[in-house]
Amino acid sequence: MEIVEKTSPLITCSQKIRAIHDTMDVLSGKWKISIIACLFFQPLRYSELLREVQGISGKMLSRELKDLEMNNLIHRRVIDAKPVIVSYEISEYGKSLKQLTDAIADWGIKHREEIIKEF
Amino acid sequence: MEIVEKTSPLITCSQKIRAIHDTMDVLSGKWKISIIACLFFQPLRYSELLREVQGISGKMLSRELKDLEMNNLIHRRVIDAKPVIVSYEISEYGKSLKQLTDAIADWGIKHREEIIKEF
DNA sequence: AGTAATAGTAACATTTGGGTAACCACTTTA
DNA sequence: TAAAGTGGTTACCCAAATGTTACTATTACT
Repeated sequence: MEIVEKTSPLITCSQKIRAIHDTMDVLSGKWKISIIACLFFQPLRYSELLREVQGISGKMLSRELKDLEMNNLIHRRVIDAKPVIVSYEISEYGKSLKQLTDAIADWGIKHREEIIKEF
Repeated sequence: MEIVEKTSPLITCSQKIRAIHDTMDVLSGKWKISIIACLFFQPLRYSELLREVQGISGKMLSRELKDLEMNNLIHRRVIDAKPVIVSYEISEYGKSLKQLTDAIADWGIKHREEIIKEF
């Protein structure tokens, strides 16, 4: 028997699980969602991201940025100044992640309030 | 200079990143979000989850279920039949994750469509 | 009597994510 | 002239996450 959601649109449980895996494959790792969320505020340079996303190492930042760019979620803009400026910005496609990042952040905020309430 | 979101409610970039980390700490790992999403469809027994969440091992399932129960996101109900039936269901608090799981799944569905379109 | 299902647990192996530190080329500032 | 900032890359290593296999006790089915 297939387990189907009662609310529209109709989707089975396994379809939903597959969709979740699809998303989390693209956003895997400790940092990608934070980087995306950060770039929703404004475009940032490599060194600015390094400061803004507290705790991330240079290696991880450059790896995650490459990954996100490959998936067309962000855009790496090179500005020909001296020295060169590299600006990372959210792409049009990346903007489709707004709801997702907001939903995750909103829950985190409410969760922290719940935890504090308990003590 | 603090980077602040222009849309209300006002929140800084680092607050948002912290909130995302708070959420992902609770939902860490490869399987938790899928398990939660699955239990939104209906309560399921251990062995049913093992079948429904394709690919998960028994060890991981029992560990993730314990974790989710500790965080009060699901409830483990023991029904005194012979043999005993153990039913896992989403808790009231767990229901607050509905938007989040839907947002993740929705993006995964759209993303798959995008990828297919490209070829 | 033997097999299979339920609901797990324990021991061990393996993968891989992520951290650290060193290094590079180029440019500006002290 | 030397230090410091930008925008990275590379090699090395460890701990945590996950997988694999075997095993448990109980009950039901054939």
